[in-house]
Amino acid sequence: MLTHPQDFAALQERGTIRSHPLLAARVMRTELGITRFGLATGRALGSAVVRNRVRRRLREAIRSMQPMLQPGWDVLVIARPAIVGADLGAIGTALRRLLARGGVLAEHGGEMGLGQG
RNA sequence: CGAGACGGCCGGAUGGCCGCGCGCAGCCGGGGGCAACCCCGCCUGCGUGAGGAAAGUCCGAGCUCCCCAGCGCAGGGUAGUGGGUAACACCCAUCCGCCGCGAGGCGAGGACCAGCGCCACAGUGACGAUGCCGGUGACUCGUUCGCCGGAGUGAAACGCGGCAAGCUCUACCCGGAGCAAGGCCAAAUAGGAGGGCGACUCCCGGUUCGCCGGGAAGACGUGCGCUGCACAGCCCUCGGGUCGGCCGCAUGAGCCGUCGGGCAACCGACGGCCUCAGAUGGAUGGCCAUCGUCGUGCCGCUUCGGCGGUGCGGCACAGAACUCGGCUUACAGGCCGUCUCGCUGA
RNA sequence: GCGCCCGUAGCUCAGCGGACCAGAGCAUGUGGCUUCGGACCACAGGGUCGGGGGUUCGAAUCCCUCCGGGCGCG
Repeated sequence: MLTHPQDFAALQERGTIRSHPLLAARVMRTELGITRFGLATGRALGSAVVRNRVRRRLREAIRSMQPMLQPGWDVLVIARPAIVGADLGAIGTALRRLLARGGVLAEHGGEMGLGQG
């Protein structure tokens, strides 16, 4: 998990934006050997209960696709209001599509990830 | 049986697999130390992990820092009376007023002969008004004055009324900020304070061993100026402080029981308990099974009140962030107790 | 964690205890004018004054409490 505000600021400035009706993501290549995630659940989503539920489902989705991740990425996952009613399956599908397009997932994105390093 | 009032309580249960925060224990790895040992990481096991409102942040406190000579003014708040409490705008009792057939409910309920202000419409007349009607008396006989009575209007009247959740007065209370408080450890860069150097070398003589006197060579980073000071520069030390980390940070006006005091709120004594989490981009989640419960479809039975089986869908309001005491608001469904009214039966 | 402001017609806003007080402009509708349209003129519809409770004879206005929206500070 991303913790420092500087990491979030760096993603805001230099991250590549991928979007989906349920989610948006900012993706950035790093020199670290691990892939880290940050979650953004704004107040527009709803009450604290709703925001916590969304965040837990996102964490569960990330956990389930842990083995397929490429190392060396920072990802900021931004929840959009339409995600509130979505179950874990729909969130997982959306997240997988975004990460594949960003090159973070091993299945699709291996070839374009190394070019810019 | 129906309708209702008040008080209290619960707010899904059990199990399986995967996962998360914290605590303890163990193993492994790394680092520090002479050592005892300490620190960090990983894994395993055990334990533990949201609420009655954790919410809104409307009051009151604890705690911490700042200011702290004392008092007053200003500003804010509270308001029958008595009690409870650490304190309160909370709670209890009671008086009064209003609402309800009742059980009960609601009430910021001090003072307008200290002052100022405001009283629409209606009404002859509305704030200290000559102006209405009737009766009666007086005389300088009038649109006069005095006395008695009066329906209607209106929240209020022929009366020096009403309103202070109008200004105000009275009594009492209130210093400011808030755990991002505050404390400790402590990079890089910049800046601050103090100290040292701020010329060096050589020769001779003296010495109380700190230096002093004379000479030579050479020439000051800058200014004055002449051999000292200031500044620049370099070095050392110190403290403040940012990133980051640690503490604060969970045993507390605590919970449960018995007895006693009190109408009660509550208080006291004794005994027992740690069951009440502790994150810091913020842990309690994902999938599933059975049961419970609510709604509904179908089938069967029925004494037409329902019962059994099966399928589907749902199970609220809501998420700790320094900690307590209250208030307010949200909430599927359910349980217990006391009481009131109505109908019926004995 | 603190502090402040706003909510009135579809929209932008007046109204600061009294029913000639619920209004103005824009917008909407109808009619007129015009060959038609625009502009203009006339008329009309439209509001639980964000919700609830209280004070008062009387509340959009005063007080309390919720709801929604916005802003600022650390």
